[in-house]
Amino acid sequence: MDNLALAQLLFPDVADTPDQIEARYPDRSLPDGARVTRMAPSPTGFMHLGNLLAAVTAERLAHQSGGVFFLRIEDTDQKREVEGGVEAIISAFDSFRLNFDEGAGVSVDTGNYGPYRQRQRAGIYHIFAKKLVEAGCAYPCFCTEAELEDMRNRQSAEKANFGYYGKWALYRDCGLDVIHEKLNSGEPYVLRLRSSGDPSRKFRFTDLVKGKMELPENDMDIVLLKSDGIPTYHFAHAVDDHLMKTTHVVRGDEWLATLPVHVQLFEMLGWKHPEYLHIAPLMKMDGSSKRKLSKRHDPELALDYYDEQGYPVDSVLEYLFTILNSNFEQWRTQNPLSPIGEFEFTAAKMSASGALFDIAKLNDVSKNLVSRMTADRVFDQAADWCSRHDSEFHALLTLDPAYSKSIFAIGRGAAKPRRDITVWRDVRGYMDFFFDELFCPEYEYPTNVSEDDRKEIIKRYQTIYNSADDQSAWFDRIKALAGELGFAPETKLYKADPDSYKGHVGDVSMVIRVAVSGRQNSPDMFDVMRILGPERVAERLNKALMA
RNA sequence: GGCCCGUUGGUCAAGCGGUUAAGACACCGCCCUUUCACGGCGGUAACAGGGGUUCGAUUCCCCUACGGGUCACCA
Repeated sequence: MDNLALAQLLFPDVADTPDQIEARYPDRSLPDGARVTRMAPSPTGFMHLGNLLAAVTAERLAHQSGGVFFLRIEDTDQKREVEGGVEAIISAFDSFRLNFDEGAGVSVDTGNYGPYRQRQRAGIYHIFAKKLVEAGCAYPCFCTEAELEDMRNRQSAEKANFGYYGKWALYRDCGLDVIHEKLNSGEPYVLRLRSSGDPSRKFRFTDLVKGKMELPENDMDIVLLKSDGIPTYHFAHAVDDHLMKTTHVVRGDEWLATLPVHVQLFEMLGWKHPEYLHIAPLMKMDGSSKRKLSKRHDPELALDYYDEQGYPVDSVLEYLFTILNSNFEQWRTQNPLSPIGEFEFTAAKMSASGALFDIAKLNDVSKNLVSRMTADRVFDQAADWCSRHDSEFHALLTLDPAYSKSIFAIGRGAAKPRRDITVWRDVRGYMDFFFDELFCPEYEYPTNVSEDDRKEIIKRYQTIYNSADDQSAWFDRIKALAGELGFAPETKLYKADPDSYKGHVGDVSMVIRVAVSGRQNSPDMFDVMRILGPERVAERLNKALMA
């Protein structure tokens, strides 16, 4: 076989040499140890937690080392492409503050190692494909779907491994004349790798997450270029990550199975392969067994879900870090207020097995995070979320920002902040009673207080409430009232001798709380009443009495 | 089915030949408390199973079981 002639026959228009292309992609001049990573999604527009997990890993690896993090669009399969998909991807990553240094962008692509969309790189792949043909490492295959189907059936009957390899590879040793003839008659073909691998031979490989492993050599004559001349993932991966100088590839561990192919491709092209981090998928408990989170069944897989529910971006990120690096939580405990970027992320601390997605843990992380925010910050973020998801409440919330902020300030800022808000969606329910427009009390009073006592408490409290009191004077009045009405002014007194009292000051406080806020669960009553102001406190006490 | 990866409490996990097998979430109990929350104290709960190697295995090796992945002109 005259490989040079075949190459010329297959790629008559390829003029550039591999060397010329290589010259266009010089080494990046980066500091020692700098890592170049990328996110390389296909433009389906659907971004999920798994993508984010990989992206965060890649981003940290790059930016922690003074390297480069770029975005490449793997649009080699037109069927997967969704209108607006690229924009959706970019905006999703953007909202999680994953900043790309270069690559595909909304309006323009930036960077010197482009193009960053694979369809635009078709000519580049052809140059290296031609090189492989010249070296006898690739050949055209004219198999029809029916022929491939037939091959699989026979393999099935023979209990042979599926695939296009060895003796099953119909066009592997096809003569130049036949190729010429088929080409002339316009038969479509794919370009296949002529694999010299032998699966009975194993090679050692070290994945930065999975560790050491032994993999069989690849013997499949996999497709390099599809019949439309566009490369498959495997080929594009090798060419692009070589030219773009990617040092570390972060991807899902479903790629582990094809790793032998990739290693082989890099070898055949004469390149050093990048380091790999194959990360385990996120799992979910389904009944009594684990399974991978799925797009169809698990809304929480989609990144959109978190914005819809109102999870602060940082909460999701923090939670992801707890999964990614086992020492993150310890670090966070020691550095409660440090920006997450200061955490030293390491691949070595990543888990080799799939983590179960735990929404309860996410909620805890989120509660902690929100509780540490300043009132201003809570206001800003809650208002932003409401503007997109609850315009009615947004209008009330932002009508008087100082008022809203004073509500958020209750119990905040101290060493032990309150943890009432998990997601921005909670905010309305947390503070709606501060707005007369939304105040719809249910008046569920403590059951151990009689109706008469209850009315008496409210009536008398109306006369003694003084908005000028400080907190201790304010509470002293409630204690005194409790005593006058036969309730123990101190919890301890009641506990020591329950029979002598109708209840204790807590019950009296609860009546007042319910009367004023319309509910049993509310922040510190002194603060609530102070913020509502004497007129509205009076109004509410009245209303409670009438009810 | 072939190949690859994985398996420490309900969950995330530390551990990397000798530990009373950490910690966090969740759960339960008690205390504190004007509610809730917070906080404090305590508790339940784990090395998948079987063989080796070793003075000694959660840790190293093998087998089994279970879970996951992959076997496309999809990524």
